[in-house]
Amino acid sequence: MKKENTSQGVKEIARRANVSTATVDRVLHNRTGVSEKTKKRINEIIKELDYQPNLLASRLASKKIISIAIVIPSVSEETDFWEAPLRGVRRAEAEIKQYGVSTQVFFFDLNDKDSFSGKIAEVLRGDFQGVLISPSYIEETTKFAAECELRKIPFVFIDSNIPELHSLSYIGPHLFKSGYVGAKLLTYRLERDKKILIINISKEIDNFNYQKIEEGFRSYFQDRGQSGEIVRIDIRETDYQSVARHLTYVFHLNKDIGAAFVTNSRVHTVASFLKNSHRTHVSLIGFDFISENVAYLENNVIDFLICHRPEDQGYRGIMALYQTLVVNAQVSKLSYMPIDIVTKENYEFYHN
Amino acid sequence: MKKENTSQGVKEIARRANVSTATVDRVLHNRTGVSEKTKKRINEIIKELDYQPNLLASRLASKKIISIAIVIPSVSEETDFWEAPLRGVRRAEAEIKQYGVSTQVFFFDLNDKDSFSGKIAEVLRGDFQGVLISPSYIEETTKFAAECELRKIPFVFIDSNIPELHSLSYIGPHLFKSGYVGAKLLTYRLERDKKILIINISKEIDNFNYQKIEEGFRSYFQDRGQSGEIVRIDIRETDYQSVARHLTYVFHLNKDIGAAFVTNSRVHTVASFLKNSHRTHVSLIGFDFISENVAYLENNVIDFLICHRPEDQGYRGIMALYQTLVVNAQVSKLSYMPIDIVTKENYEFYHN
DNA sequence: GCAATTTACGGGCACGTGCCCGTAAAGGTA
DNA sequence: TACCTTTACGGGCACGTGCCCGTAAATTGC
Repeated sequence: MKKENTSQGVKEIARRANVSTATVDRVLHNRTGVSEKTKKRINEIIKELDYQPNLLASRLASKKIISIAIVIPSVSEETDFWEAPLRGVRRAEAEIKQYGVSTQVFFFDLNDKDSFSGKIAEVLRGDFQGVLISPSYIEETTKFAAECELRKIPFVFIDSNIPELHSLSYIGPHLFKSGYVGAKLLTYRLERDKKILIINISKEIDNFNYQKIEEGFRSYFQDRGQSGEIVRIDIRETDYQSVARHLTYVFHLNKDIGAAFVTNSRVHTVASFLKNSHRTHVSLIGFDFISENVAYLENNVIDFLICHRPEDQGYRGIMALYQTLVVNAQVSKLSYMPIDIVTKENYEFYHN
Repeated sequence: MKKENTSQGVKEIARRANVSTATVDRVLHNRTGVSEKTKKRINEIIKELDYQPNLLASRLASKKIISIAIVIPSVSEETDFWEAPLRGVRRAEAEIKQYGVSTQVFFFDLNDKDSFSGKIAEVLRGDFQGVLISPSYIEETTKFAAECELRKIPFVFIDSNIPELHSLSYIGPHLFKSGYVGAKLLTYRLERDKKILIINISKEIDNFNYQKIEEGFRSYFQDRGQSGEIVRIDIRETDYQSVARHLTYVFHLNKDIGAAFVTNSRVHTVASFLKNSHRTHVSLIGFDFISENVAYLENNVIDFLICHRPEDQGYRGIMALYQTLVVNAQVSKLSYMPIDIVTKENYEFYHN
């Protein structure tokens, strides 16, 4: 019921080394003002005792506040996907606020590259010790990463990754495998000799993410030696009218499409089209647990949603920075999220 | 970069109330020795300031250690399922050890009611402020819960629930819906007019858990007006030989079984049987991400595993007790885990 | 009315760490 | 030698809370 009473921590080290706690403190934070000799002696004792600083006392005594910037897309009419990571960020924040961590969120417009540039510039102008960012634009992110590296500011990528940049960590899906799983699920309701349609709806052109998903998707069929015809279409406008126009055309050209795979969360737009054009026999699969999609899941228009625990991504992203900046612990560089399969039957229990 | 310098907390309350911090402290911990008048005055100020105690300082100053008992089945040769919740418990422990929380795990033998009774008696003999328990035996758990209530010790159920008892929280699956999802998945590969076999392998007789799963399973078919024949079998021995014997008999009687649904994690035993008897055309679904099952998932013998984030269950269980005992916060009484669908294609990313 | 007890409160140390400030000693410059 | 700078360290307060101990004041008993 009582804690053991052995004197602990810095004091004990100081006692053994015949120095004051201030000197030990200097060694621990490798500040100047300690002779090599005593420094070595103290370090040995630290190792010997396997000293772990008391975070409680440390954070209590310290007046430093650690600020983390979060750069993510704003919730748009098109998608409320980023609500979930934001919830995770808030949850993490509430947990570690006590330790003197504060966060500031910068929302950019996913359809506007300039707003992204603007926000990262704003972050760099501010005084942040860590950054959690969704690297939506490669070129801009690359510049940003270089600047962070220069200033020794750790940054974490969530939801999509740019492996070449030295992020502290990537937290998000394994895209290739997600596509692979999507293909597997598609085959369940797919009738023989029917065509498969891959739909990519996105304003961005350099979407290497979707490529990886598509590769995974196709590789499933290659692995099984199945080579039913796969049609693909890129749609560069995200509004319903444009999507419907393109799809009408594709379905006109290909009468025997049995299944459609949408490479991102805009599957609800396709679902809407399928429903309106009475094509609900087409098996439909897409990504992300957003309310519009869930509605069509409920309707049986969407068969499966593939999800990557967006809330957890936000939570883990902040926690990774916390581990690095406060606890001074290692974090794994690559943290792939589970590929969750959400259906009409289990969605009500899906957390986020 | 610096924390604001406004004097905070107990001191500020004391200053405003014209009393010492000790008196405020007495009110906060409603100890005796404060007149009604000042008590009221202080409470008003506390409310006004919306005072939140600083956990860091509180835990640092306090010498009290909070002990939590965990009562779960040991990992047996039959299943390593409980490894995962234990990992979650350990993870939570590591996180909150700093706050003076210690845990002690009591393993019982899932096939031995007496070992369960023995362990809960041991817990009651010890000095624990909270209990996380898998309520495997109803009668014994009921007695235990009564005793806990008497002593005002909060207890949390994980993995299975006994709703009548006043647990602080239940953390685990919604069994009915899990069965429902199982049925949905089973239909994907099921050919028309084939029979479905429900297999229940368990030594325990009063397994109301399995009943709920089976109800959910059957209700899926009822909802859809499908009434393909469903055969069920109870097997009271868990070793392979016994299971194989029973199954041989059932498959002999029913030549046209197209799918099998196992109501718990022993699906690997059935998988083994199906493989050995060259019946892998039978669609097979069961529960839990344990290594034996994953092996058969990899083999294509098991089609789907339904999982309930066992590691998370352990983690959340401890955290619920921590919230109650240390933070003094509310926790939700019912915390259903997601019904995760695990396949050959996505299992490698499943966290636990 | 006086001693004994109880009530109601304040003073102040402790928890382990961070960090400011002071200072003796060593070294450098004229 | 006198004065200044640098190095190497110790003293000690602060963070916000818990809680022991001491003590006036109020209450009780006779």
